[in-house]
Amino acid sequence: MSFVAISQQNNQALLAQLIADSILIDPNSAKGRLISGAATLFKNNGFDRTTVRELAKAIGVQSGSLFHHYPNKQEILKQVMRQGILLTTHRVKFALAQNETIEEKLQALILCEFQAILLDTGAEMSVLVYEWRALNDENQAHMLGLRNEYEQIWLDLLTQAKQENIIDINPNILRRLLTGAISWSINWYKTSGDVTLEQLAQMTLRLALSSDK
Amino acid sequence: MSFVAISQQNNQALLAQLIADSILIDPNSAKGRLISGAATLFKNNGFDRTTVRELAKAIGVQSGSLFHHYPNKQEILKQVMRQGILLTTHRVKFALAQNETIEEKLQALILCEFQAILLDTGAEMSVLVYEWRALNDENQAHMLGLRNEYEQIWLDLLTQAKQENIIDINPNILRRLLTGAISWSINWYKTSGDVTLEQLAQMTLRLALSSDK
Amino acid sequence: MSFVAISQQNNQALLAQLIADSILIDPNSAKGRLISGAATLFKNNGFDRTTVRELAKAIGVQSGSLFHHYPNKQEILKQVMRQGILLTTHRVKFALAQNETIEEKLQALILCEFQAILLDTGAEMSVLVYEWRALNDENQAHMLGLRNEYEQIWLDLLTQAKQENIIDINPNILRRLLTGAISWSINWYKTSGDVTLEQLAQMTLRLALSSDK
Amino acid sequence: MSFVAISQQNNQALLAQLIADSILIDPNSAKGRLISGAATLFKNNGFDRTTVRELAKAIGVQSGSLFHHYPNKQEILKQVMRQGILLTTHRVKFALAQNETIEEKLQALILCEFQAILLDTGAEMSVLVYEWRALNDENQAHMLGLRNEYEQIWLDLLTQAKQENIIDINPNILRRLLTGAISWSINWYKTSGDVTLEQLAQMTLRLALSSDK
DNA sequence: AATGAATGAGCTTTCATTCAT
DNA sequence: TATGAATGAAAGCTCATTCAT
Repeated sequence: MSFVAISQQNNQALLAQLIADSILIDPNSAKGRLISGAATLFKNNGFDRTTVRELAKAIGVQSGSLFHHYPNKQEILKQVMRQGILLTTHRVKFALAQNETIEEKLQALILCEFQAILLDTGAEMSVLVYEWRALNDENQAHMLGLRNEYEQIWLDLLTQAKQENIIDINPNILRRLLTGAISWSINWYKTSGDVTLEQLAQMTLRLALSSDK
Repeated sequence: MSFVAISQQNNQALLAQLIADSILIDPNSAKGRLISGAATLFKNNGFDRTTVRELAKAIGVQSGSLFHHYPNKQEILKQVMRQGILLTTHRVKFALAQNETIEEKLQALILCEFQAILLDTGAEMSVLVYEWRALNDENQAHMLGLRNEYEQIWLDLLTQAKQENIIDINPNILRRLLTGAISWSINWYKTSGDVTLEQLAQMTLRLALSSDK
Repeated sequence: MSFVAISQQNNQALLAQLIADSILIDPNSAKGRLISGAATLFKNNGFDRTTVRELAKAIGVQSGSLFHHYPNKQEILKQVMRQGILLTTHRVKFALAQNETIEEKLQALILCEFQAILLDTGAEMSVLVYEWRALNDENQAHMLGLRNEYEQIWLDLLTQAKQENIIDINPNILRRLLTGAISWSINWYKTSGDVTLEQLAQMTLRLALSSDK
Repeated sequence: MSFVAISQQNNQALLAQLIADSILIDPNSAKGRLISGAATLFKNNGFDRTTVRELAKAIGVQSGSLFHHYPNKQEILKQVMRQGILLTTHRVKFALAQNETIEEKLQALILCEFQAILLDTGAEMSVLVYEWRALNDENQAHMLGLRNEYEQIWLDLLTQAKQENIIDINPNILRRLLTGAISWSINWYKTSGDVTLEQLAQMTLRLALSSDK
């Protein structure tokens, strides 16, 4: 057998399940549309440069109405990030379960992260990465917990890969280099270009693998 | 011969020359101290969350005085970035001239970029990377010119490297992956840790090189 | 015979009569509970600092529901005050009818006013005194009519007392001094303390009486 | 000798001294005019119903300028009250020093309090009395300290008066009745009427004195 | 009657910028 | 050059009120 990506079908089912379990906010609800609109604006203009009036206009309500759903702008930022990291974590766990060898699992992880930042949750993940300093201390602590859970998945796999000589360099450092390499794609990758995400993931995988593989 | 880094001595001489040629602002002048203080604050707190009063306080003047040096806050942001990219570009050119083989030049380039983001110009470069959206359109265009000049150096070298099979993958894509990997180091690398910048650069180089090298 | 206060029994009967005659709102009805809760909140936090949401919460409904009973917040304020002044006026009339001599009537009046501000209608009366400026002009005019009716009772009695040399000073001025002295008790008198309302009323009476009595 | 009130001349000198000692804010400074204007508006309309825009307009500046002098609206309220209580305390001390017998001192105290609430500091004292609940907890604690100092002057004198049978009733209770009687004058006394403040003070004194005096 | 999402005017406060000194 | 009081537009947020359900 060989590398298996998450099918569109499975992706949808996973999303539906997470909404049903109240882990994610339904993107069709008022709250969900707010979060989704906020993610896009925060990504494009930055959290501070996005006013609540712009936010309200973008989703077609009055500015006061936002505060009916969330007590303040900061909470909206937090929820945007939460949505991003939670969905990504669940997708990654699902993808790992679908693959067998360490190399295939690594490829799955890389692809998932590219997808997370470049496809539907892209805005949320971008905000998570680039607006971190806009979070207040309390919310940073909260999000750090969720991020650590996600990072642990990576570190466990990379540590295993190192033991089996699939990768050369220190897992911690490799993970950090990959984090940067992948998340930066938000600044240049165009879905309409001539490189598919699968190809991009494979190239990135090749960088990570031992030279004597 | 083998890889040569820029010596402390040469670095200082280069800096002095650039100041003498009015390419860079003298960091000991009032303007220079302002830019340097602004870079640190913008890096730590973000451009929008830094007030001109904080800026003024950090360099020991009253807020009104800033506007005798720069017409507005946006111009200060621009100059911070300008300082960062100009110095980095000149250091890279200097480093390339000091090395002979393509592999050594590539190592020099990677090291220079890590140094740029992690050592003395770190604040400026960090601002360049993370506060790009805070630039207005006109200034983005201006800075893009300077960035392109710098990027061309990378692309020229990577293109050559590809022709000689020193690297495997598309130079454009490789450059982008490396940009992310290196710039992200600002978020985790500690100078006081047990990995030197030289080691970090070498690890990164190894990722980039062809697996059959 | 000597001074007679209103008995608990008579007080209850009077209240029941006033409700039956639709002069007062039944405190057990929805409207009545609203007014009573509002009085307490307005007294403790002030009219402006009390939100309709707090008001609604205090009586266990949603904020929108308040407006089925009263058209706006201002009207609630007016009704709170109305309840207070109406009940006090009727109690005073009743108390006067129960006493014979001018001095006893005066004592009854003073005690009634202390009771009005310190016992069950205390919140309403306190609001009447301290939130007067929160009334709009129209409602001030309305309430002034009710207040004047009440004040006339005082002035009639004090005028008589002056003619009979029971008091020394100008009835108008004395009434004003007494109004302040009595209403201020809301800020310090504790029912649990060692001075009863009857004692307090008697002390106040002694202040008012001619020094040669 | 007999009762001596504070002369206009002494009053001015005292005020000048307090400003020179930085105990009071100079009413001719920007800060002073702000406080004075705020006192009037807070008295007439209430703290909550006075907007900072109104406040700014009343003293002829833009709303933002207020925050150049005071960090927030609450601080303005505090300073208004502070001005009132500090000046009153100093005036009372001065007046006591000018009189000899207890009865004269008592008269001086009563007159001072009427003056404080009805003349130039009237607005500040009125705010102190009627906007107490608008103070936040921290500021209430601060003001309580200043109020207690003032109240102690009253209690000391009344205690002495009681020992010498100049007054009949418990000093604490008498003080409270007088506080109410005097402060209520803000709601009815007209300087243009036919009762002078001196007469009003004397009438009030007579109420307070023992009936066998 | 009751709900609660939505409104939108208006609030306090912030802050880059100006300018008389 | 430097100051710092003043500006005024715009920010985040509040809240009485409305109204479809």
